[in-house]
Amino acid sequence: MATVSRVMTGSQPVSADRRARVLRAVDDLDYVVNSHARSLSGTAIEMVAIVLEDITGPSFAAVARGVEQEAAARGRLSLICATHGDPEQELRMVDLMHRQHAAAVILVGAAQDSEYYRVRTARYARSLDSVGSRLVLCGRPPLEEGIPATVVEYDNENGAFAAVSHLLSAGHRKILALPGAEHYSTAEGRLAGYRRALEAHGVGFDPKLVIRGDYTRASGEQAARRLLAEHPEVTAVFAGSDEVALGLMDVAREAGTSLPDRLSIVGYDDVPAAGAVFPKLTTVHVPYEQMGRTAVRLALERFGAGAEDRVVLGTHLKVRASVAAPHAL
Amino acid sequence: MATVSRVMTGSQPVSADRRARVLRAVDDLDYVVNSHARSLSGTAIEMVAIVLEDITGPSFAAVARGVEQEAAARGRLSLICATHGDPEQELRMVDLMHRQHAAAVILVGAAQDSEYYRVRTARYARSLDSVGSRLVLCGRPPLEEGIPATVVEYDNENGAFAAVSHLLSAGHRKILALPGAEHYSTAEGRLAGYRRALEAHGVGFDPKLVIRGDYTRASGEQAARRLLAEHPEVTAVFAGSDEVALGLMDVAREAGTSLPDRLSIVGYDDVPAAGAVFPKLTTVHVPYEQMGRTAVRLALERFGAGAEDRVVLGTHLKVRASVAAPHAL
DNA sequence: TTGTACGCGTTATCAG
DNA sequence: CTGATAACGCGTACAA
Repeated sequence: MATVSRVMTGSQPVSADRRARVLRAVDDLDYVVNSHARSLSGTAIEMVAIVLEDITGPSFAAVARGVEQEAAARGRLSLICATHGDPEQELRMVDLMHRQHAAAVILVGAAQDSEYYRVRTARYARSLDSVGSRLVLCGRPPLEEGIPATVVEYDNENGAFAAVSHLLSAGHRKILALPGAEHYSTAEGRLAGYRRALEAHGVGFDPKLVIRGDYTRASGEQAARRLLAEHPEVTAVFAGSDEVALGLMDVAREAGTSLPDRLSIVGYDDVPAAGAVFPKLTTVHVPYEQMGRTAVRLALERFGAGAEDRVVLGTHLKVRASVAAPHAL
Repeated sequence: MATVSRVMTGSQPVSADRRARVLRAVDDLDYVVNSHARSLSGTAIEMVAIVLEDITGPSFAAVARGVEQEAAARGRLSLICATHGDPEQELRMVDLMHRQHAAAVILVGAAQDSEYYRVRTARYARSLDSVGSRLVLCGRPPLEEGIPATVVEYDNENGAFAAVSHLLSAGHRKILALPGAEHYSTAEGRLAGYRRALEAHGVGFDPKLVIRGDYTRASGEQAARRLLAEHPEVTAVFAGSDEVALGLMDVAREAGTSLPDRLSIVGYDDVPAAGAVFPKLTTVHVPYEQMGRTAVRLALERFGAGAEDRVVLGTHLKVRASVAAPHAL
């Protein structure tokens, strides 16, 4: 038995003769190592788990891809779990990963920052930590100092700043903002960038030009209808997500609005579809794939000397064709 | 120990008193069941593994989502592995799943049907079968009778037939076909549907109107350039994938072709982006998510009486706005 | 270089 | 209902 183990793992020298005999037996018997037994005995190829809302969301998929790549490069498997937006399900998943002794559990996607969120997430962090797993928050509100968790964020505010500055530089002054739902860290960051850009260009902030909603296409469609009905003065829109921008473009065009001449639009996320629509959507590029890779790297390398446990990745504007100078009214 | 096990699993009655004491200890000690040990001892919550080329492909993601949903509904975890198109990597992944004693290993995505493919895949099937795992082929060429594998396909040919018939009914006669690469089962099926539709409408088949390529956007762009340069007589295109259609639309529009007046287009797959472009793309809907769910269901229920091991799901045309009557030349 | 014996954490079995 | 004990399959000290 021990010799077989040594042949399979290559951990210790085995004579050529023995090795050959073992390999032949392995072949004859269709012998396969049992990963569970191996994990149990300590020499684990622990997996990396990623928990997200829905695999089909392009940004989630991009993060998942980064995670998968980096994990594979380090010889680990990736477990993907979808919560479909249910916090109960999230809890169950984290628990499941806990039992699996995952090396890292990566939580992806915006979350409402609340007392409840912080308490619940801190509990995840501590219980995972107690079995050697690392909790990674990807694009989520960070926890307080001292909680054993790694945070990978991106610069929501500066991305929004760049996007809105771009509109302002083109000459727009009445810019509708659709930053996303209240209390979400991403939405608040994007709104802050919007306000800061207005300020930097000496344009007053008008709360009436902020419409709340989520990041779905339906939300963009709804905003478009309000825009058409209530805000004839608006010449440009800063959308909190590409989905919102796409929904808005669709409804606006149906209503006969010519794009981008009559209405300029910038999105957020730079999903693949942004380059496929007409006009191609100018949007804020978020390095989702890199976030996934970074999450795995930080979680797995946290024993080195300068172990980082918080990273903020940069965002930048991807200029395409959905912004033009404002048309004289 | 035994009592703890009974409390945790609820497998046998335990007195209220004992149960309370166990639960308190569990809480005190942050005790978590070890899944690997549980698997080892026999009572396994075996996982379901899905092997695909790339998570960010919308159709792959849809299948993955179906798999994930159905697996979760049956209390099992999903393991996702990407091969990035490397057959070596695929082999490694299947092997890994084998070691994990996955309940099912689901291979997704088109593959070239060759002797090599059949031999390799049959080997997968048999070795997985020997440890009780089931190999499922999703949208891949089926193997011969007697190989222990489950096949979930969709009706490539009839989808193509419907799409091309739609173009013919609109009055088009010179229809360019971009069915996909040679020897791929999906591409051959789509091409067969194209030919059958022409025949049904009494239109001759012209091999010059078939351009080979893969299912990428770049391939669509390239085809568009050839179309513009070499085939002024063509009034409609049957694209083998939505990506191809999107690339084609993009280049055609850049060249000043008005869509759909001057050029009608139908795609294949019905990815989310198909509903977001302008004009909205008429395309063949493929039930990707349902394929994923079906794959899991068949793999896990194969012990019942009428155990199916081959299913062909239907496809249908999703009519949107990218087809118009041919413009007089 | 090879073989023996133990422990990893759980469940099933069997005796109480 | 409860507790002790034997698997499950592997890696690994330790002894040979």
